[in-house]
This record gives sequence, C-alpha cells and structure tokens, in this order.
Amino acid sequence: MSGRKAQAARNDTLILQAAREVFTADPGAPIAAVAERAGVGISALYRRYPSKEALLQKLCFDGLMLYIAAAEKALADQGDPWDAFATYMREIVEADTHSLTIALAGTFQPTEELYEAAVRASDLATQVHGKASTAGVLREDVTVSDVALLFEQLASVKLGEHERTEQLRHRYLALLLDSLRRPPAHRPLPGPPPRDAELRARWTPGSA
Amino acid sequence: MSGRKAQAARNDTLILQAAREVFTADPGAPIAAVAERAGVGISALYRRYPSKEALLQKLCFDGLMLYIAAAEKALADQGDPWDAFATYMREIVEADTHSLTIALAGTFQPTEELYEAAVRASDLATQVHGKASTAGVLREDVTVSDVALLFEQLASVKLGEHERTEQLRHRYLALLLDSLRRPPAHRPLPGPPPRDAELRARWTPGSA
DNA sequence: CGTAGAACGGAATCATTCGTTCCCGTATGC
DNA sequence: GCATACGGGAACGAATGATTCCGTTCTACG
Repeated sequence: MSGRKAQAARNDTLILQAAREVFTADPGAPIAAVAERAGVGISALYRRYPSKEALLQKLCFDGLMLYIAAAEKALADQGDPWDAFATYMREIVEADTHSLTIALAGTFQPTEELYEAAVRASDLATQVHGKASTAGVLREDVTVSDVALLFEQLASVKLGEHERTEQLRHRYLALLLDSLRRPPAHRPLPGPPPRDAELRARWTPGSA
Repeated sequence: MSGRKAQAARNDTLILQAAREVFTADPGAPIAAVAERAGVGISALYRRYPSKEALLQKLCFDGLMLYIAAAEKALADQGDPWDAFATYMREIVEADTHSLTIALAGTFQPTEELYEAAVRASDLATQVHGKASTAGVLREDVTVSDVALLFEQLASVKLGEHERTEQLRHRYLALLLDSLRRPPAHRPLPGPPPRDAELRARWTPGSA
C-alpha cells in the first residue's frame, strides 16, 4: 500500500498522536495547533472527526482504555501484591491518562460508550485497590477515591519537557508510595529534584 | 465615616476579596466575573486598577506576602522542629497562595517589586527547609524545590466547595507529611475521603 | 492517457469572548 | 444648592478559534 491511501492511513495515527500530545499539554488548545503538530491541514482533521468534541471524546475514550488495560494487568498479576500495585500506579502515571480524562471531562457531553468505559474503569480500580488492601500491603485509611485524586495531583505536575515532567512525576509517586505502603518506610527517590532554573522559568511570560 | 467614602473603602476590600476568590477558582476568569462577585460595576474595578494585569500583580504580591509571613513564623518557632515545619505547610496550604502565585505566573510581566518578593519568599523557604533538615526531622532526599512542587500539587486539588477542597488538601498533605517525616510513620488521615458522587460530578458539562 | 473523485491545504467566515472605554445618573460634601 | 467624584453597565473593538469552503493534487481505473 502506498500513495494517497498510505498517507491517509499514516495521517490517521499522526493526527491522533498529535492530538494526544497537544491536549495533554494544554486541554484548551485550538484545533489548529493539533493540525500543525501533525503536519497536516485542518481539513485532514475534519475529514476524520465531525467536530472538535468528537476528537476529544475519542482521546478520552482511548485514555480510559489505557487505564483499563493497566488495571486488568494488575489484577492478573500473581506476584508480590505490593509490587503489582506499585507497578499499576507507575503505569497509570506513565500513560498520563488523567491529564486527558480529567482535564477534558466536563468540556463535552459524555458518550454512552464513554460512560460505560468510565464505569468499567472505576470498577476495576476498586478491584485493584481491594486486592492490595486485602493482601495487607496498603495503608487502610486510604480509599480508591483517594488514589484517584492522587493520580490527578501527579498529573498536575508539569515542568519543562515531557521527559522531565515524567521523571518528576515518578519522583513524587515514589514519595506517595512510601506513605501508602504498609508498613511505612522510606525508599530512595528516583530522579533529580527540580532545579531552581526550572522553577523560575515559569515566571517569564510565554512559557505557558 | 459613612456615605460615598464608606462605600469606596468597602469596595476596596470587597473587590480584592472577590478577585482572590474568583481567580483562585479559575485563573483565566474574565474581569467581569470579579465585578459581579464583588457586587460592583466594572468601572469600580478600573477606578482602582489600571488594567487586569495590575490587579493580578497585586493579588500575586499579596499571595507572596502571606507565604513570607508563614515562613517567618516557622523560622521564629522555638518549639518542636517537626511541628513547626508541619504547621508551616498546613498554613501555606490553607492560605492557598500557590493557586494564585503559580497559576498566574507567566501570564504577565513580573514587577520589580514582585520579583523581589519572590526572591525573598524563595530564600525563606530554603531557610525553613534547612531548619527542619538540620534538626533531623526531615527525610534527607527531599529538597526545597521538591516541597515547592508538592505545594503546587496540593493546590491542584479542586473538588466541590472551597471548604471541601480545603479539607481534602489537608488530607493529602497529611499523607505527604507521613512520607516526609523522619522516622517514617503512618498517622491517621484527617477528613473523609472523596465520595463517588463528588468525583462523578465533574463529568457533567457546566461544572468546570 | 484521461478523468472522476478522494484527500488535502489553508484562506475566509462567523460567532463569541473579554478587556477597556464611555456616558450618564446619583448623592455627597461643601 | 451644586460641582463633582464615584460607580453602573452598555458599547466598542480586538482577538481567538471552530467550522466551512474552494481550489489543487494525486491515485485508481477505464
């Protein structure tokens, strides 16, 4: 397969990837930014999605699917209960599903499909939490909902390039895991802490 | 003092308070929202501040001042080092200075005055951190910059009314403090965890 | 070869949002 | 009484951004 069809197929993924990148970075980004990032024209977008809302729904849905996949993997994990739970959290942070899911929720009318996926995700999250809880590796006064909010807090970390942001999120996830684990303990934090310059950079206009 | 002068004086504080509330809830809010919240007309705003930017700078500056006050109090505290540090963090979270300071940073050109205050705040933060660190009550691999980012993460928690949001922030601060403290330990978390309904509410349009 | 039409690129359109300005009524302080 | 500072809020104008539209290109197939 080559030529026009090939470009079309390539654009399919190019657009989705660009949209993911752009909207995770800035949920309110204009649709033109997505087109530019993907290196295509605006009409290439509108050929595939009837509206911006449709594109956002698709992204949101894909995000939920990633979440669901991670949760199912954690449930199937037969190894050490704590490791399974920690890996689950690391994967969610890495997939960065919350930047899309939460930031976009409320900006459009949820689809039926989307709603079902959300219910499913929520159900699986409860199971994963329950499994770790039953195994006795988790602090008892933390609920599933707490974990959900913790994910959101981690998703709010944004500093510099995507790589750096991810590194820092893992750092603070490690911190959180230390206080989530039973018995309590301190393990060394991964990655370097933020440098002054990184923090200061945000005070200059044009970096937002 | 009564009559026109009194109204003017009242409006001064009314406007600042309204601005604080509106912009902490939504940093991109229109200036008309502030006027409405304060129960005054738009011109009452423009009489006091030459532009929106000037108002934001004022808010930002006030936020830094709150921060500085809390830090100085912590430095002066002669009691238990850990308690001093924990109280400091609780005060910062309560004052919610980061919702203003960080969210607004980058949206305008920093004043000279603002810059100096920021330097001062940063300096004090380092001292507070150093004091707790020297006293040996703080995990060693956490830096001042880390603490700054933790504040930001806590500030990202937004759920329901302001009261509820504050309650939850204290809950997650408690979680963090458990992993910051040396030696590590689990203390009971304050406040109830999020309810499902609270989390679900954000999926319906119009709540953002 | 030639042409129908799928895919594009991107300019033009059209609605909306929001900062700022302007005009006017009001009642206060002299 | 009245000049005037003050505040209310409509009007203005710039900017932003979703969506549409039109002309172009390139493929597939007769």
